Amino acid sequence: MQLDRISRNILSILQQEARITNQDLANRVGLSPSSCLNRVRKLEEAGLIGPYLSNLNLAKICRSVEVICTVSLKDQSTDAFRSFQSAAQSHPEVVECYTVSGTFDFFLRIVAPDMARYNDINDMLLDVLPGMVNISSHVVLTNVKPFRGYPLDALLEQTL
Amino acid sequence: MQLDRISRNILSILQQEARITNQDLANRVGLSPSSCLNRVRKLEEAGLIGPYLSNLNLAKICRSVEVICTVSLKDQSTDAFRSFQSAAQSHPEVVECYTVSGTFDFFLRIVAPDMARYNDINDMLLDVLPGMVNISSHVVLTNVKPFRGYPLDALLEQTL
DNA sequence: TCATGTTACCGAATTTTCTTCGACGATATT
DNA sequence: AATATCGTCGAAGAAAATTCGGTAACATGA
Repeated sequence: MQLDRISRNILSILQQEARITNQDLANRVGLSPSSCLNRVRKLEEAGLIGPYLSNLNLAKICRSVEVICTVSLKDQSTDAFRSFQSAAQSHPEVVECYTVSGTFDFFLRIVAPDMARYNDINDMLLDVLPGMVNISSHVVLTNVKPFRGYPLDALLEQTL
Repeated sequence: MQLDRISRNILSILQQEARITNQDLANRVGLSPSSCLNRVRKLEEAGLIGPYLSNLNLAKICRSVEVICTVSLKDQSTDAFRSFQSAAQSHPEVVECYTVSGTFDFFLRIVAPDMARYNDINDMLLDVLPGMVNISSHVVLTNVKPFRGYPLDALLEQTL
């Protein structure tokens, strides 16, 4: 699937305004509503876009603690990786998990109602591979730049 | 603003299915469409929810490199923090930035078209406070658990 | 060159959804 | 008991989404 300027524009707008109406979107990209809807459908079916999420302002909803963790495994076997990954995936408080190259194996982002509960989660992650996991916790103080989509302009500038 | 069960339910559904129609949402939470719309409006006006974003599948759209960085400032003055923050905010390739407690000062997530361009961004960030910034780069290998919203059930269980 | 197939577009018609509005009931207050 | 407040419902009008031909542009191959 190749992306022309219009489809890139659709992706770019939709990624930042997921609840825009099809008509408004069509106007913005210069298509009729029906054509625009066709494109959006195809982009969705091709898996280029979706799911659609809303940002919640957690601070206004409840008390919570957000922690970013670096994780190193002493045993870097495939099995160890798999075990740790499925533990991360199965715990809803772990809201994000990456495997990375370099001095760490994983980055996690964890959200818990309070420190006591965070500690429980931390212990649980340590127990997945007893004695073989090294976790450093970093409490989030401020969210300087919340995620608001990828810079498609910068990423696609070569292929313009 | 206090949240009853219905409003929590709305937040929870909307955060994972931002493009759901008001009618469907009303059915799911057991309200009439008009009442449901009222609530959504109030939640938006109160700033509890929004903006609405779409996940893009970057891998299918273009080649790109994703890097998570840990950053330490040698000079931990307020001015140094401010300088680094505004540098992070002004560069679109820096898609996320947190300040944290512990052995690091910042976590960044950076997306660039290739390593050469990533290197440029890295250099730029180092030049903000010459000789006073320590950056460790960790190339993302896999996204084990992409962010799909906060675990409201776990966060609000006390207040049920 | 011409025919054919493909693709994507538009615009009209239909269906669905949104939005507003007035009325009703529950609850709390005076 | 009377009043006020809040949130609900349901109906009606407005807006949006969706479907469905019809058409133009382009590529392919005879």
